[in-house]
Amino acid sequence: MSRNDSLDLATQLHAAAIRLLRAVRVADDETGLSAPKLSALSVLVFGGPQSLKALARAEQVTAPTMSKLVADLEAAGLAAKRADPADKRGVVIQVTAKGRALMEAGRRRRLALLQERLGRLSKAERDQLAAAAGLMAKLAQP
Amino acid sequence: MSRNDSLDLATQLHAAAIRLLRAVRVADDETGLSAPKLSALSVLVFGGPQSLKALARAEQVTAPTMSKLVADLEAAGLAAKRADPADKRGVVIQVTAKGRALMEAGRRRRLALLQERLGRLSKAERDQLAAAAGLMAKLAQP
DNA sequence: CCTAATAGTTAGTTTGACGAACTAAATAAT
DNA sequence: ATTATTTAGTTCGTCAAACTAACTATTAGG
Repeated sequence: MSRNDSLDLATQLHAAAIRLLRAVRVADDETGLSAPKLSALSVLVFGGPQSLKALARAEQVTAPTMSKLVADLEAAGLAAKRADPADKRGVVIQVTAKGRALMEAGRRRRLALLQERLGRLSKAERDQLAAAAGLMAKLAQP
Repeated sequence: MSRNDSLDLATQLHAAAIRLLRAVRVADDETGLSAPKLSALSVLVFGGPQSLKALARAEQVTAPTMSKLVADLEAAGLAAKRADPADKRGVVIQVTAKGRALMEAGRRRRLALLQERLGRLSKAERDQLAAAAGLMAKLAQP
C-alpha cells in the first residue's frame, strides 16, 4: 500500500504541477514575449549578469539556442551584452531597465491570476499549500 | 506584508512547480516520445476515448496541432482513431494497449527518480503533499 | 431545402530546439 | 616557445510543434 501511495503521489504531483503552470501561462501572453524568452529574462533578473553558458545551463538549453534567444532579447532592448573583461572569449549578459520592467509586469500579472484562485481556498487550505510548496522545493533538490 | 501572504504563496508555488517538473522531466526522455505527445497520450489514458476537439481543448492547442500529434501517435501504434457512429464528421481517439504500457513505464521511471527524494520526507509530509496536489488541481480549474 | 455552423485535415509560416562546423581565445603539453 | 587541446560563443541547416487560413464533409437551423 505504501508503494501504491508513492506511485499515486508522484503521478498526482506531476499532473497537478503541469495543470497549475498551464493555468497561469495565459498571463505571460500579455507581455508580448514568448515563454522561453520570458524565462531567460527571469533568470537574468534573479540570477544577475552572467555568461551565455551559465544562462543556457540555467534554462537547460544548448548554447546555440540561448545565443539566439539572447540576440532576440537584445534586439528588443530587453537585455544587453558586454565583453567579459576577464575572458575575451566571453560575454556578460544582463537585463536592461526596460527588460526588468517588462519582466516585473508579467510576473505581477501571473501572480495576480494565481492570487484570484487562491482566494477560493480556505485559510487552512492555503496554509497547507504553503507548507507543500516548501516540500516540493525539497523534492526538486538534486 | 506578512511573510505568509498570498503573494508569497503564489510565488513559492509557481517556483516550486517549475523546479519539480524540471527535476522529473529527464525520466520522460526515455519514453522516446516528445513532451506534447506524451501529454496528449496521458489525457487519453486518464480521460478515456474522446474527439479530436476535446483532446485539443484539454491540451490547450488548436485542432490542426492536435491532428498532427494524433497522426504521429497513431503511426507509432500508441493511439487509434475510429469513426464516431453518432457523427460521421467526427473521430473517436483512444489509447492502444501499447500506448497504455508506454505511459505506465514512464510513470514508473518518474517515480523511480522521485523515490529517493520522497524518502527524505516523513509519511506525514507525504500525506501533506498528496493533499496539496488536490488543492493545486483545484487552483488550476478555470 | 438551403444556409450556416461544426469536425477534421491540409498548406504555409514562425519559433525554438538541436547538432555540426566555424572563429577566437585561453590553457596544457612537450 | 610553439603546438595542441579545450572552451566560449556564433552561424548554418534541419526538425518538431505551434499558429492562421483555407479546404472538404457533415450536421443542424430557419
